[in-house]
Amino acid sequence: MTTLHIVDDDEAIRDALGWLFQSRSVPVAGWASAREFLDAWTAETAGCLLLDIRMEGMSGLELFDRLRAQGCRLPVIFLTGHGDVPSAVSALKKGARDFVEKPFNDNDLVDRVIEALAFDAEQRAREAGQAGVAARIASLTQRERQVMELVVAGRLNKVIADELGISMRTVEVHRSHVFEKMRVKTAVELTRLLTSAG
Amino acid sequence: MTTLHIVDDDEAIRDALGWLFQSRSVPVAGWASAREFLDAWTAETAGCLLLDIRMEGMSGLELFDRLRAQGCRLPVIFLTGHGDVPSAVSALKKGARDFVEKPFNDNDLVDRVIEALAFDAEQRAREAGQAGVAARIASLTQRERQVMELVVAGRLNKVIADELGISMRTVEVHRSHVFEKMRVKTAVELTRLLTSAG
DNA sequence: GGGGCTATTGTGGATATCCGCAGCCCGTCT
DNA sequence: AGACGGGCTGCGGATATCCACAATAGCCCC
Repeated sequence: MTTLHIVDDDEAIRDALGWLFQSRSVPVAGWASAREFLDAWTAETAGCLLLDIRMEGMSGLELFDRLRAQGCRLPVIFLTGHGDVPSAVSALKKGARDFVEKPFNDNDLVDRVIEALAFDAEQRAREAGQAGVAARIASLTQRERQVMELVVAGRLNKVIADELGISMRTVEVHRSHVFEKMRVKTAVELTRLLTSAG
Repeated sequence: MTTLHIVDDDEAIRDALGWLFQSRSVPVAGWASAREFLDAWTAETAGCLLLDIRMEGMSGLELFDRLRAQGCRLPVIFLTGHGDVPSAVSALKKGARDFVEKPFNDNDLVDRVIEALAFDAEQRAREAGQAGVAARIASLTQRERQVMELVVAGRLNKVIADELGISMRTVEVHRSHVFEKMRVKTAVELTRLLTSAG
């Protein structure tokens, strides 16, 4: 679910933030340590992260680094009591979404969280489309993938046959299988599908 | 030229930074006020910007906003004596490249500037390619543009003829003109050209 | 009025693409 | 052994695309 995940080792703060966001209809989950969230997180975890920087054990910054290293793309908002400019700058340059100092303004923080949630939702919608394409690509045989690459590179069947050392007819067969599996009807559609998804 | 543009109303600082960067073989230009740079800047200005935040008259932040509003994409590094976290965060979120507090470490600053210069060079190379494509598109007639869009959308000539209410032969002629002017040989190449440039 | 650009259409032929029908080889799983 | 999937190939026909040659028409500019 699309949830605000609050990671802070201070229970009082988690509760206060929990109340704040629940009163604004933002679903909240609380985590008492970086480790806890790091272990619980999966690729399906949606929403955004509100991360205290200073915590017992693993710091918020370290959690952030580890999450990114594991491929987590969740938008992260740092929360800090005594933020220094260099760490804020470096966090943002590393891809954090925001950096907020305590004491914060309730409305301001809520706005930033809602922005981040919307961003995550959009990002997920984009990636969902790409994942569908990736699945179709995965269903291709190796030969079909080879042919597809050459088709998308703009080669004619004749040339493809030559490059792969097979007959034109075989290329046509693979090509048609590719179109079918990728659910397109022309090479142009295929190209759009692949270049938009990366 | 790819130059570091230093905007600071303190001549002593401009000089000091000038020496620092010239000693590292980084071409430097100094500007005594935001207004001066704002007036002198053109789309051809390459390199990066080192911007003091607190200045007489227009502040660095305001200059930044105005430049972006005018379409300037130069990477900007802010330099500030007493940076507060919120302004650093907001500058970065608005697209500034970096935010450095004085006193700064010489080597560190030089590194950041060199990074920014490299970024600008890459960005310019990308845009140069896109500009070439844009110029070719501009050389098309309206009809040719219409046909091109439908071709890139994956439509067959027959369908295009139908949608435009003209004969297939005419579509073929336009299509061939498009290929010629866009310097491609197949619809797939055209599609790649247009989807990569946006 | 003539020249140039754009848009339009036709004829006809060379290529390319799209497909169904058929058959062969090979490795895997049952 | 037999079934199945993947890869390879040939034949032939329906479509589509690519092009040279040829022509008509409106518009703008010199």
